[in-house]
This record gives sequence, structure tokens and C-alpha cells, in this order.
Amino acid sequence: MEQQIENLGALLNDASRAVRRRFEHLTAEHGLSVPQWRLLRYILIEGPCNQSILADLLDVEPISVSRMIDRMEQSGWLKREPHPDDRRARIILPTDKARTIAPQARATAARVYAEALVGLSDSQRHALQSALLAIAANLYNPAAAADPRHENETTE
Amino acid sequence: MEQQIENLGALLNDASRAVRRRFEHLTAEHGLSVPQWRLLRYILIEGPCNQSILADLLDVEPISVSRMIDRMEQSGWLKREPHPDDRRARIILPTDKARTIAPQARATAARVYAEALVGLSDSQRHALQSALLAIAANLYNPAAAADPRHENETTE
DNA sequence: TATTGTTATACTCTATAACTATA
DNA sequence: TATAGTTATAGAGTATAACAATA
Repeated sequence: MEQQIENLGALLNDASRAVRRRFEHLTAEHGLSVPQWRLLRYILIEGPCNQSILADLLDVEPISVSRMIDRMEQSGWLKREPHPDDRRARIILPTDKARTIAPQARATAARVYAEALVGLSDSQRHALQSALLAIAANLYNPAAAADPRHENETTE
Repeated sequence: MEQQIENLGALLNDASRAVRRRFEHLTAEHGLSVPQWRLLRYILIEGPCNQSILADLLDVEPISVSRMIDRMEQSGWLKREPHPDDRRARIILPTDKARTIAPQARATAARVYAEALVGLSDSQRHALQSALLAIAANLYNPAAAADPRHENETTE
């Protein structure tokens, strides 16, 4: 029997929230939230893309992306334009404001991560990264990973 | 220069969200959210307590606790009663429903954590726990932990 | 028929500001 | 003056269901 972590959910939540709060404190003047920065980062990296691709990348429902884009369009981070080939779709483009602020946001994120990881060695950082990836992967399809004796609802 | 984790915020958020989704999927019939279960767990462990203590334990504002308790009172998880000694305060008590469901919720949490950590050794689990605690602690008072050359705003 | 995105609606978590009642 | 908790109000993330336009 492997050792358990009593309150893994609380630990993950607290660490995640601490990073979010710190980032949002440091970017308060721009009012960029962590999920917004994540979305912006994708369209800066991937280039203009439509909302269903963003929903896949962010792993949220299309309507959630739509609402985020509403807010981000309103605060001037990005704009919707008609898709040239598919008249149902719209492509999402960063504004000049977004391009201007992006390097600062990137630096702020790096700074927050550096602060967060103070005192952790390279190998501890690597172990953390692996563990977080493993958790998300394990729970993505929990039936495949879990003890089958407990899987009464896999045939739902 | 230590190795960075490119997207620590996203990794933490994804892992935290995966745990939350899995827990809430498994407790859907009761409609107990992760933050609600966490609050309930505190009052079951600590005994009846007032809202300001809960706000400290959960590290949220008193008004946030007040709102959570509104919802949880409405769905029958707990009740407010007048504090015997301090007429300003109220003590929060779990209902019979909460006491009945608690063992199942506890088992569900343990199961989710077990699923999440499949494939991780004891030492990897321990490293994860330490790292998550360190992140929350480092960011709790970031000025004390961070590289002072970057701390332009510590005198805010 | 399937896909893209939307409206309508709603819930949860979280917060700031202003306030009441009480200590 | 300080504390416990509230009302008022709001932003943000997330979701289900129903729908329009288009492929």
C-alpha cells in the first residue's frame, strides 16, 4: 500500500491559488488574469486561431472560451475577425496592446515561478513537473489508471 | 541559474482542476463541491467554530465564507447558531446529513487522490507534497524569498 | 448530419466597500 | 476603537440547453 497524501486537493488548490494571486497582484495595473494570460499566450504562440481550437487547448467548453473572449475583447486584448474560408468561424487576433504588454507579462510569469520555486533544486523542480503532469494524465481517463475493483461506474 | 518550469501556473491549475472535476463527478449525486467539502471537513475535525476562524483556515475573506455558508446552509450541509458568549458571532454546525455523507466524501477524496497518484512512488509523492507546501509558503511572503534585485515594490 | 459559435440562464468562488451590532 | 458578520454589488470561470448559421 502506497503512502497517501492526506489533502492533495487542498495542497494543489493552495499552490495554484498562490501563483494566481501573485501574478494578478503584479499585473494589477493591466488587469490581466492568469486564465486570460494563458489564452493570450496561446494565440501569440500558435498564431490566430478559432475558438474551438482554443477550447481544446484550454480544455474548457466552447462557451467558456466565448465568454472569456467577450471580456478580453472588451478590455482590448484581442479582437474577433471573420474566418476567410469558413463563414461560421471567427479567428481571434491579439491587439497591439496585447503585443506590447506580452513581454512584461512573460517576465512577470517567470518571476512568479522563480519566487514560487525558491529553495527547490533542479531535481526537485523536475520531480514536481513530472508529478503534476502525471496527475492530470491519470485523472484524464481515471478508469484506465485506477484500481479496477473500485470502478463500478466505468460502464456508465 | 536554476532550471525553470515554463508553465508552472498552467500545470498547477490543470492538476488542481483535474482533481476538482473528478471529485465533483463522483459526488455529483450529493452536489458537494471541493471547497465545500474542505469547509465541512474543517468543522467536522475542529468542531463547531465561528466564521472568522473558518476564514483564517481557508485563507479567504470573511465575506467569502459567509457566502459559502449561505449556499451550504441552503443545501442542508450545515446550520448557523448563535454563539453562547458573543452575541455578534455565530457558530457553524454540521447537519445530520453532513455527518451521514462525510465518510463517503472522505472515501471519495481518498479514491481520487489514489487515482491521481497512480504510478508515483512514495518518494515521488513525498517530493510532490514538499514542493506544493514550499510554493504556497514562498509566495505567502514573496519579498522575503525572492531575489532582492527584483524587489522594487517591497516598500509599497 | 456535423460543426462553429452564440444567447439565455445559472451556479460557484471570490472580492471590495459600506454597514450593523456588539465587544 | 476593534471585531464578527452582513448587505450590496460585482467580476471571473464554468457549465447545460437550445439555437442559428454554415459546412
